[in-house]
Amino acid sequence: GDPLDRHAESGAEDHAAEHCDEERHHLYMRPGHELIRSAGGLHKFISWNRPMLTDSGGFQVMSLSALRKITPEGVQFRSHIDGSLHFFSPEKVMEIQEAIGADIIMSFDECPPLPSSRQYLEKSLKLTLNWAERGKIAFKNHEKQALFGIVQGGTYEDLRQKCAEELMQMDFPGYSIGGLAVGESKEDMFRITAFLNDVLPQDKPRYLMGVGTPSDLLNNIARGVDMFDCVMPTRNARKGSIFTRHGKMIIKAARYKEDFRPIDEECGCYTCTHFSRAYIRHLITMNEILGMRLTTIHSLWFYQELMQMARRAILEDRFEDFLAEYLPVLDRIVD
RNA sequence: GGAGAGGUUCCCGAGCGGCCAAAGGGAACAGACUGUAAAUCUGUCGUCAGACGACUUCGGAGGUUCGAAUCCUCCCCUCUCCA
Repeated sequence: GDPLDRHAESGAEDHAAEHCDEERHHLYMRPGHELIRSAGGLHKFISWNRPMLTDSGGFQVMSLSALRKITPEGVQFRSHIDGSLHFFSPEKVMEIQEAIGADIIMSFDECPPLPSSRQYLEKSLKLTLNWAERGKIAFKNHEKQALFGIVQGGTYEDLRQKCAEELMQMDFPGYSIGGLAVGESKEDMFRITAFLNDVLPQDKPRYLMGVGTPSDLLNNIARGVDMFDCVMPTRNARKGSIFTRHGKMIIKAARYKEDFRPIDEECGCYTCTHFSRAYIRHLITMNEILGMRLTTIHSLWFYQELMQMARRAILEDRFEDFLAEYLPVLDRIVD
């Protein structure tokens, strides 16, 4: 008869099945970082043998603020995917990032949105410094991974300085500049990176978190920043905003409907060497996933190339000229 | 042939005497997006005018009314059910 009935008839079988369910349940519930650990780390898991960086979750605590509660001990966080509760402490975050095994990992910090009151920023700074220290103590895998400390302090130079100096006391192999591009003006952002340029050590990388547009990158390189990461090239590409050396191209625009040229005639990326603006526009407006992939391929290629050009310009001691050539163009909308 | 429902601005669809150039979607058009919840958000969307406003629209033609997308008459067309 019905397998369910049979199942109910035998107590022993019932018990065995329950045990099996438990195991399966355990497998389903295993956190993602355990999966990556069993795969032998992130590089092996995704077959990518180049440097990778993971974030600590501090930014999600801010951007998904409706779903969390911050205490000195850590952050209680509700999954936006299944609603389950998770508790992230600085120690837990280190454990997870060690399991994942990226080359560069981040301290657990609080990233206050701007504008925030000075009082709040001061309080938040204490938390971030305390969490940085706790993470540093908990972190063990120094040979294989570099743990960066994150400088907070909003738009206040004295808070930034205090934070940077205390982190430098803890001696991290690199320093992240966090809490920018979260609502402040560009002038404030540039003021803070310029200020930290003189505070942070010359011989260690400075990583500006969450920035930004092509012109933001160049402007911040000019202020001593070495590394960036941002959703900008990929998220905007997915929504049809494509960065090029001539400015931003909004590929959904009607003017590209019958434009059979590539996005950029001179670009060597897969997208530009194979497909027309008209076809990409068609894919994007039809919401075809291929359109998103093609625009993303181009934008990533463009960002890489822009950074390559910036490095070369610095090495050849003509960065000022390079800035003068590209800055006026990059923020335009290509017609 | 009989019974019923309906035709609204590019499409779907609400409105059922004045507050209606007409809700709400969609499409279209112009943008946004900064340590990543792909499929989200904002604005425009009859014509002319910078704005007040003016003008033309709710299948067609008449009519009632101070006033009609809304009520009446006839006509045209669609759909459902029964023969």
